[in-house]
Amino acid sequence: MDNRPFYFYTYNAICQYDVFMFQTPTLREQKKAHNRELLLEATASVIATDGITGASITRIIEQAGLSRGMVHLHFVNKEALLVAVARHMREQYFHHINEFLTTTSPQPQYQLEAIINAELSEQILNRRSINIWYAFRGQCHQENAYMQYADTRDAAMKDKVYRAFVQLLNRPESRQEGKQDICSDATYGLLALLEGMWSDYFLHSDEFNRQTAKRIIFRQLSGLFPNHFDLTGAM
Amino acid sequence: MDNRPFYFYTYNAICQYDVFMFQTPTLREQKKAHNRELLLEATASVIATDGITGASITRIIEQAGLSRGMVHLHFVNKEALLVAVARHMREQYFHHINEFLTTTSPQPQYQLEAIINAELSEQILNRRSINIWYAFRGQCHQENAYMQYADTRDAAMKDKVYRAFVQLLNRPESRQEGKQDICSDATYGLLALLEGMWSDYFLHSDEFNRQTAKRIIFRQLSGLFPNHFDLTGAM
Amino acid sequence: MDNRPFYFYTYNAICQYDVFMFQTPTLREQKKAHNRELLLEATASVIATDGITGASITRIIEQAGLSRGMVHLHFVNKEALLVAVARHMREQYFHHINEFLTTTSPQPQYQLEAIINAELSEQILNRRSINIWYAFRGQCHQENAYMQYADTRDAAMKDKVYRAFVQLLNRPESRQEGKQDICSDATYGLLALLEGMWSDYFLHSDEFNRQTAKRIIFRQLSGLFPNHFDLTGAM
Amino acid sequence: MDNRPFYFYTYNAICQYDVFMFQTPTLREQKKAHNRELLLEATASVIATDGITGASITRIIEQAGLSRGMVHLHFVNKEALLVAVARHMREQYFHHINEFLTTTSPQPQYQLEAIINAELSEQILNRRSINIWYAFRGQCHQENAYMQYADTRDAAMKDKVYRAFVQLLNRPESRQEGKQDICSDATYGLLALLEGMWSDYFLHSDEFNRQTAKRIIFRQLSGLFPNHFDLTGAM
DNA sequence: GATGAATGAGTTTTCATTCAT
DNA sequence: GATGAATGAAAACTCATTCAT
Repeated sequence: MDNRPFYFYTYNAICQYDVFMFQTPTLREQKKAHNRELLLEATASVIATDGITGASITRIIEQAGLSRGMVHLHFVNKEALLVAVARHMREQYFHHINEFLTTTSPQPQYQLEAIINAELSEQILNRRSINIWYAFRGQCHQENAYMQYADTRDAAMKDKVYRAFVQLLNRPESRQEGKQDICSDATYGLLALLEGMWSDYFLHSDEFNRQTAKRIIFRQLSGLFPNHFDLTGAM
Repeated sequence: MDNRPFYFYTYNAICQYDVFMFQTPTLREQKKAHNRELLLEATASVIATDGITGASITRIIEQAGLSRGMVHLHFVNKEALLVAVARHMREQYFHHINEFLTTTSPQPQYQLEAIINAELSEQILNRRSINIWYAFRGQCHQENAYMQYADTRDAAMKDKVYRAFVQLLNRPESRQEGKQDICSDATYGLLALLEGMWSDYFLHSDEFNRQTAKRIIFRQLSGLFPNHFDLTGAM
Repeated sequence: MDNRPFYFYTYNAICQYDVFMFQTPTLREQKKAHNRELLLEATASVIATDGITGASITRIIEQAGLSRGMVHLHFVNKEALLVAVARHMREQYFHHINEFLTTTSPQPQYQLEAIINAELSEQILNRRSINIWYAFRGQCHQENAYMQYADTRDAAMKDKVYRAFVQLLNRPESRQEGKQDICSDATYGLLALLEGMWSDYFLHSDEFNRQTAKRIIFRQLSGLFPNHFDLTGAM
Repeated sequence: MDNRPFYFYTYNAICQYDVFMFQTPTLREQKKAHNRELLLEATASVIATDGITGASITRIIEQAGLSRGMVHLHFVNKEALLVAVARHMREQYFHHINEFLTTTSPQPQYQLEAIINAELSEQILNRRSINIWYAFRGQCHQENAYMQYADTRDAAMKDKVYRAFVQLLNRPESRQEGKQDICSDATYGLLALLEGMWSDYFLHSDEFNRQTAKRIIFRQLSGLFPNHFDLTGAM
């Protein structure tokens, strides 16, 4: 019934499974990845200028310079594309944060300052990004997929800030004192302040000043931890 | 089978033309105003649950129990309805703020506390309202009409808070010291914190606690103004 | 709070419920029903010439001379329109069958002949109708909505034919003899023959002859019931 | 970690160009023919479950486990593939019919019974096949290519049945008596009955019984040719 | 003032087909 | 010969808006 030689199957088995392990991405695969990237960036740009509502596929492909079917080739549908953009933005955000953290001295007060600097930096706090963040937040309702990407100051960030404050006070790292702990309050306070600065930038970007924003935050920090922060650091 | 009096049919015949001829102008106007109100509230509710994107006219009139043409009768178009809703929300917001302010002792620290209480109160900080605020903010791009209503912590509010801080320090009310003034920083800081609390409520309403939020804010205030605020006030 | 006079509500209650009982359909309602009908007929015609595959909304509205949105106004979506067409066709089919039955002498052999005449009549067996029936049958898979409308020789029809045969043989109407009963076999046989004639018409309408078809059926009937049917009746 | 011999990589490098250089022409051709067959069967299966409408290229290649371009490699386009499937089904049908005929005694009544048995057999009358036949018939409109394959009871079949009836009656084979001939009528009648049985199976496969179907047909045959058929043959 | 049938522009999505690899 | 990324025409559907009643 089947009298094909043995090596026929061997060849097929190899072709289908192992071979690709040893191959670098082909030119074709690179191109595909590039197109996907183009789509993500184009969508982000359209959202930034025209909002989620204005982000029609027509606008997106026009911006990307790609063909109509591309969206459904790389993403199942428009919704999935938008979710991918949200994730993309979040990845970029954390990438920038980490860049600031790793290029800064590891002492807690410097790490905290690095976070503040990062959040107020041109890389993170810019018209395009902030518009996109707020656009996605505006789409968050009833636990949809955006929710998990809309939050930048998430658990990991909170933990990082909290540990820094604990280290700063040279305290044993224990949360036994509960959430009423000054470190916990300082953490939530700082994150709330940063959030407020974003909001201020979003709504009044013409009046907004990064230096002033930093000073306002340092003013609060110096109130709580006068031995570790003072206004001169912010100016 | 049908023993309704003759004039009933007459009445119906009239109905087909214009029954409102027999209504007093007030009645007619009342009904109209009522319908307008229904439309505003229905739109707000739909935005709260389904977002701006989900707020189609079909959904809105379904929620309001009104007819399709109603929207264009009371508002020029859907856009105008949405802007009206934004304004409506803003009015309700300031109404609540003022309620808290006028029912509180006029001393500055109490007025500031009243603002904090108001911003964290069930009346202002609730799922429906916050969803709507963030929905509108998500639609703010390129100077459109929403922008002017999306900001709650606006110039008037800033002024109110600033004056309170000035009064608190018993300083002459002058901004000569410029924006580097501690009162100015405290003002921006407090508003940023309040903004951050809203954001925290929006993104993590299950973990959010009004009492804790207030304590966090008071912790910051007591750091800057130890003679005027302490944590006992927040607990 | 609500001080509108009593008759206000009375008026509303009347308007909303009772009034329409006494009104004949308005011109507007008539027009709407007419448009619905146009849509059904246009769809049927398009299916007849271009098949289900060719029945795009564009083709349908072009045929009906109506606007694009009409389909979704009268039917939720295209699928529902197609199902409505199937039901429509079925209704017309049974209407024609009944016309033949009621205008024919009630004796069983005449009623049976009436059914045969009806099934082979121009009203029922014509290019348009048959194409549509076969088109819908082609769409029947996995228990979808078409299934229930695709069958013309259904339970009611079977019962009608079966009763006629029973009456013909002057037998007590009982199915105790089970399905092996000659009347049951004759019923299924006749319906199968009719079905076969439709199929023959569908596939070879150029060669098909109604007279011949009738004779073929009568040939079979006269074999089973020589006392009640003979070939002269079919010629 | 990687101890595969050197020529393995060489082989891969070759793979990228044209591994088939090393395959014997027969092997290559076998594979091609196999893929073609896979495509035909996959398409048939998809049509059986999802109808012609559901038979998109995406579904077909998914079912066949082949690549997207395959369809246009083996067939000019999708339409041609569908026509090929229709022909394929028809070939299988006649193959089955002939199997029944050649394994049966050549006397006319047995040959006729063989046709009936074949048409009602599991090989020919099964969910998959019948769905496909009806799907193709549903696509027959305005003289398209399906038409010539959609008819199973075609001229050749008619001739075969007619000759059997003629032989049965021991008559000289002449059609001089025209279409009014009993043999002609019996032929059309039998084919119509078979058609009707298919239709019954298609629409009511749960109630359908092959044995009963055969009895119903034999009932009709015994009516026309009492000396050659009786019900005992069908039971 | 109120209604809701009708419109058609614009949206997302599907899909056969092409073609560089 | 085989692959699957890319294309864009055409499909179904949504929706704000209009307007006769």
